[in-house]
Amino acid sequence: MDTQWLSKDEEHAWRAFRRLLTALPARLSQDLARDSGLSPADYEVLSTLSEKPNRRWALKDLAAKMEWSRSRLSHHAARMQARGLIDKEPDPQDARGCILHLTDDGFTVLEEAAPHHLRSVRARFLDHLSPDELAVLRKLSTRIADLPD
Amino acid sequence: MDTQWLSKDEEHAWRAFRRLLTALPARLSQDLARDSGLSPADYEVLSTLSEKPNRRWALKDLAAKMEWSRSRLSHHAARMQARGLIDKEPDPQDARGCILHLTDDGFTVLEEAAPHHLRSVRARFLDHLSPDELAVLRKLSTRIADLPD
DNA sequence: GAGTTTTCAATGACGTGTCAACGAGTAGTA
DNA sequence: TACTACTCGTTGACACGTCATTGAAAACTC
Repeated sequence: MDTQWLSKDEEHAWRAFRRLLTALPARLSQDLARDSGLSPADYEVLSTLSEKPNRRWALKDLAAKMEWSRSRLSHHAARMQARGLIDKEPDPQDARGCILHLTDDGFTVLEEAAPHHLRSVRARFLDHLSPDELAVLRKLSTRIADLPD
Repeated sequence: MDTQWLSKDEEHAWRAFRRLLTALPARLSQDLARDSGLSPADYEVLSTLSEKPNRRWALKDLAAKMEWSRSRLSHHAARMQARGLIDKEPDPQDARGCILHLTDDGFTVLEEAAPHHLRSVRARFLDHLSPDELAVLRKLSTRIADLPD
């Protein structure tokens, strides 16, 4: 129905890629949950926070960096705070603002999760690509992701 | 944090591909919602149902075909039924079963959605790939999606 | 045929993401 | 200074997907 005006090649490629688009994130998510009790969203928040030397990031800046809505991050941060992975602090520069801070527990969880996650990304993805394929994929991904919304 | 044991090439490719993995489905979903008031899940159910000559499919078979859990499809079908897009009928072959049926309204919605969706897939994806890239992407997508879970 | 096991769809609880609305604080402007 | 406009994070309603459980019906086993 949705493919009647695609060429055979386009149709097959699009179908195959759609399968990848659903299967790969699902598998990585499963691995992450099983190995570390984290969701991909949890992992992204933890790892992005850990990039800052003081493990702190203003909510709005973290949201912008991750390309999340502030609402989404606010919801998610509340849940992660309840689990002790992060803290919230008032922003001294802006009374409206909110600083998110990676707790020691959160950092430990991340440290233990990272090597498993890396193995997972390799086993389910990177290990099955040739250097050429990796280069093509990177180029095309950048081009398409960089298109305007 | 999660990339310290990836080569530079792997890291860049993985980062770029991850952006694609989130950006592309989000854009297609936005287009679909704006143009037709459908979610990608709605669209998949409608278009898969429309493939059968009688527009009917047992819930368990449809779920298997789409690689959804029966629970997910049961929830989603209930919401789509409330909107008049599909019907539910008892299965004459199996009293436990349930047949999903694409209504005339649902078919009309799909018919009007399809060309918009196709344009969207082209504009946000296919139009920006060379035939070679498309071939590489298809091959690698199939290989990785076909890995065991 | 009776009893057990499996399969089917539905359901409720929960975590998640989006959207619109909100109150509070800041910035820009007259 | 006062007025306006914008930005900040939060909240509530809703759609969505997962998981575990349930009751009913089939399939299997003896």
